[in-house]
Amino acid sequence: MPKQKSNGKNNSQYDDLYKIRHSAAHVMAQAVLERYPEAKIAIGPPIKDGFYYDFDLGRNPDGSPRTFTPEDLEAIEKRMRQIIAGKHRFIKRVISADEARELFKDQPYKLELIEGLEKGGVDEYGEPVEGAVEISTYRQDAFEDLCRGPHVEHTGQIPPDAVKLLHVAGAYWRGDENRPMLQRIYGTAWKNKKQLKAYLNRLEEARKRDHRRLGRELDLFSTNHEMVGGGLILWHPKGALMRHLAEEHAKKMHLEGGYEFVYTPHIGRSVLWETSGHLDFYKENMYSPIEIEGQEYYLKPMNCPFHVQIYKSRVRSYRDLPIRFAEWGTVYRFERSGVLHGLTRVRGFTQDDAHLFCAPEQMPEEIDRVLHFSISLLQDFGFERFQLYLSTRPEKRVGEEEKWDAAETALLEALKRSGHPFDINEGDGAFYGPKIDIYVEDALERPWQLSTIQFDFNLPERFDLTYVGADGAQHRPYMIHRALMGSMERFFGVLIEHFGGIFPVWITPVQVAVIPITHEQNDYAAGVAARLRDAGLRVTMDDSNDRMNAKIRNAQLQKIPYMLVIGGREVEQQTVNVRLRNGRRLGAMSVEEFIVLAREACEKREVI
RNA sequence: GCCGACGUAGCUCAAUCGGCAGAGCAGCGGUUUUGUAAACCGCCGGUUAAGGGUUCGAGUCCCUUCGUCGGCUCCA
Repeated sequence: MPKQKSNGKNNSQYDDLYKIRHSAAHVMAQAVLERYPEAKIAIGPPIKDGFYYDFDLGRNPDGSPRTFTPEDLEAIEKRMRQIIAGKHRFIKRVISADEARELFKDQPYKLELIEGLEKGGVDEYGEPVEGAVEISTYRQDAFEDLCRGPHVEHTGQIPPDAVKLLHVAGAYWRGDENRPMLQRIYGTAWKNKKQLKAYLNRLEEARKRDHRRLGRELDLFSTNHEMVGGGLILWHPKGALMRHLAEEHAKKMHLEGGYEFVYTPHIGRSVLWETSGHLDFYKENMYSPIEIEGQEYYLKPMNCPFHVQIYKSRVRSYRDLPIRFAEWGTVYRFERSGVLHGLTRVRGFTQDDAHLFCAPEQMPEEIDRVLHFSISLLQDFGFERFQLYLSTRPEKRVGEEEKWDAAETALLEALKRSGHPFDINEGDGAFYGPKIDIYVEDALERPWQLSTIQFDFNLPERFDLTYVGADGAQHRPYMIHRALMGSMERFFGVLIEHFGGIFPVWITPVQVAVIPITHEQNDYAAGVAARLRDAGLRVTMDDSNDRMNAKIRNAQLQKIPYMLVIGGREVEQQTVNVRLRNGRRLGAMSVEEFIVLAREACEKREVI
């Protein structure tokens, strides 16, 4: 995963919002110090949508860390508005390291930052900077903070009605879980009240689209921590149907793309995982072994060793290559309890996994193919914006330099040819090979990692994979590990949030609700439903005692794309009256006309 | 795992200072037959997450455990 630029200065380095947020953070720190004079202050950068500041409030008499209360937040926010109203100037001062140490002698975290600044090379947030580092402070009112700036001219330029403190969270100093946990206050700040309101609306919109909420409302999936366990997903019929439709499509694409499907077991002997290196490098993410007849078996966290064994089951010739083994492989990985989240972070999941084995000269084309395949598959599901990342060789790595050179070049060239924007994360590759990650941007412009395409120089060596070349000699194949949707669970979480439950017609679990107005029309309506089912549409027939209005409401809440209202007039004219879930009414048409309409929406993968 | 907030019916939420566990929706039974987002009546539904403690009395206060949520860390 690419490192999120935490200070939000990627594009608009020192724009107005940056200054407002950065200044708001200082004002908040002042307010906190006034309330808790003994508090130690850490860092307070602007971030995407706002800012935060980390504090160490010391300990309670009983030794537990002192924390902020909701009342604190209110009082701090109130005091911030007073400071803002004071129109205090932000005054910059460039000082020496010794002066800084004297100024912040009671602030141990600042002293540590000064230490780093003096050494140079990194800024106060620990990010690399070029050239010598100048130590500076900014003061507003009676509060002076170690800071490189920039800030607004005076506190009055922070719009008081566009600032809001959001919540408190624990955060480790310097992001290191072995160091003290600080109290972080998150806030948001904008140029004006309207922007703040729009942001809060966006949060509310995101809340409504939360896949955990929609999963329950649309009856797609559930979890049951008491009886089943955390991070383990129960797919309900409607969710399972959607997954089936998605898999059906993706599997067809894989077959057309030259992949061969394999099935492999969920457990394997310890020697397999010793050989693959998983027990050396991945053990903390694997579950305890199961003992069978004195042998230890491990639940698989990955499918690769099994695919490698299939490769090794016979002598491979260069004529066989490339070999592309694909499997919807269910894997289990231990995740710490605090990180589990709905469908997007789970302990058991099914990857659309595949492993490509090819000769060196075939490698560039394989990369091109898999990159195109991935983007085009994601486009089929309605994703339109992609951000690609190339992760290059890390310091600790296996494999020969020539292989890294060739693989990185192939990945880079393929990225350039793809026409999609990409960034390079130097040194962020796995120890066993470089990789491309594909992020999709959802309807709320949030990035989600789905695809990953990874070289593997490790397993071919460890398992001594070979093929016989045209020269009759043994050669080592290249191996590429790839998952396009990533995992079915995560993919569905993202899909649900992207569409907010308003799915494209082809994949939506119930496409049509047939709604007779009175019992008089039940027979005709049942006939219509049967004809639609014969035409391959997924239909529900609402012959309950509810009024038509209630039937429509229920269909709307289930986000069913088409509602066919049938009253006396429709029976008489042998038609259906079509209402779309967006409220549009298409009026009366024949059943045949409707079938053509709905089929077209499926073929074109329309949302309607 | 760590910090914080929280945990009451399937869902959303009430319950004054520690004093009879309640409502809407959903479900079930009936009545109603209605023209584009909620008809009406009735019934069912609870070990207040679990366990312990304080108290005449605990949903409410205290402790432990589990879980959820927001972050942090992690996501070879």
